[in-house]
Amino acid sequence: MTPEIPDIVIGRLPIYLRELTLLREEGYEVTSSHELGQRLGISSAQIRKDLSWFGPFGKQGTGYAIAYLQEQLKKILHLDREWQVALVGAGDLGRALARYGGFAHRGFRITRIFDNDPAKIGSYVGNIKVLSVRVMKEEIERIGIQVAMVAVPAAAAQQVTDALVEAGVRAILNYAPIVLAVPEGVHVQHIDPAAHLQHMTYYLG
Amino acid sequence: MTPEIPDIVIGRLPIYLRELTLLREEGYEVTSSHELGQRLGISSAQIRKDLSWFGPFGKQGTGYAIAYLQEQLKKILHLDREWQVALVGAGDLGRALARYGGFAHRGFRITRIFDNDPAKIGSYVGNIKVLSVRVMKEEIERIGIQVAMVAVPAAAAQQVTDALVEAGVRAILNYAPIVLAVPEGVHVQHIDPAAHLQHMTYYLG
DNA sequence: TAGATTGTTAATCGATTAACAATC
DNA sequence: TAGATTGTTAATCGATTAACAATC
Repeated sequence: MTPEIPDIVIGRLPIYLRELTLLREEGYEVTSSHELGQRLGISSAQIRKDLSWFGPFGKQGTGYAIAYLQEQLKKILHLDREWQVALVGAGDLGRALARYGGFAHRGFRITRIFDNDPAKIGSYVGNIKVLSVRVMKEEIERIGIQVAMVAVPAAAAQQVTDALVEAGVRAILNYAPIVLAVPEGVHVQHIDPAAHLQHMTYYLG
Repeated sequence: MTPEIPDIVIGRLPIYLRELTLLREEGYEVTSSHELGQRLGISSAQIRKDLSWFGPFGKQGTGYAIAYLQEQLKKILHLDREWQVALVGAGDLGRALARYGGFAHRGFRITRIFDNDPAKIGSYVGNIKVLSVRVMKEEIERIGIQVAMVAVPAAAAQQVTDALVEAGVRAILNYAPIVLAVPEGVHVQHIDPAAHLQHMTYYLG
């Protein structure tokens, strides 16, 4: 049996990957756990320990070949393919997410947008037509979409989630300010900007 | 000297607060660490331990008076006042953040928006006029704004951050996909949706 | 009173760091 | 070779959980 890799370790891999991409854009070809740690504000020991869960990727004396480590991390995170993403909610937030350019380079493409507002259904966000949530299950099943983003009001979020799970979605990025209940095997990450702000105001007089 | 309260504990307080607000909206007046834990997917022991850093808020046998605990958590997080927030970047994301209704109830109000694009400067997002970053320092200093959100491209984010810090900002919510360097005493929280998605795809076949 | 739940202590569990042999 | 840096082990540190006396 594979050793159980801590979830907190998995959560840092995308951060490492992001910084490696940046380093490469800056023209570097090799880096070290020390350099990476400096840039990320993480100890070099932690980086080496995290990576060692997955294999030896570096070379004593020289460090890590950036392109190679990048490629390996992408494989580990299953980013050696593009994930289609369903977006539910075509309000301000949903539309901003749909237009956001930051997903494409990082393995994700929003290909379907759903809403329940007749005024929005049929409209376009970029070149994607907003579809009715009534056809959501059918569409998601047909295409085999496994990743979704929920950008609907809190009151609708659980219901939408249930429908997504029903349709076969296994990873949900939740922007609604409530904790979603999902069955075993379905993953949820929560983005709550106000909570982050509140975390910081603790430290302000 | 006050005992050093772990940052990870502080980070959970906004989550507790959010759930308490929800419970109250649902008509409850009293809750327990068990009920709260159930709803949040956190152990009741952890909730009691976290709260005990700040004082006894409950009553044996009955639990917590929601309104009271809410009020106390707000005080602890310095949410017994409204924080003005400066937003830098009036692109799709910035505009969505400015229009987002979720900040108002939770202690924050975006009152200034800055951009460096002449095409955007002078335009309105809701009823807020987009100002030039050239007047940013002056404006932020004058009003005494301490909290900011950065929604500019990665390439500009560090420069913008330096200017914000220079102007006296002490808490920054960063939407750019880079790690920001800030001096001691300035707080940064990072929102990186792609990283969250990548975290989850690890678990998808 | 009997039942329920807190606040807190001690035990456990897990994550981070320090240190260093191996080796490029 | 000498210097640098990895991968890994053991030590440390910190966070979570279990348990229960206190008490509403």
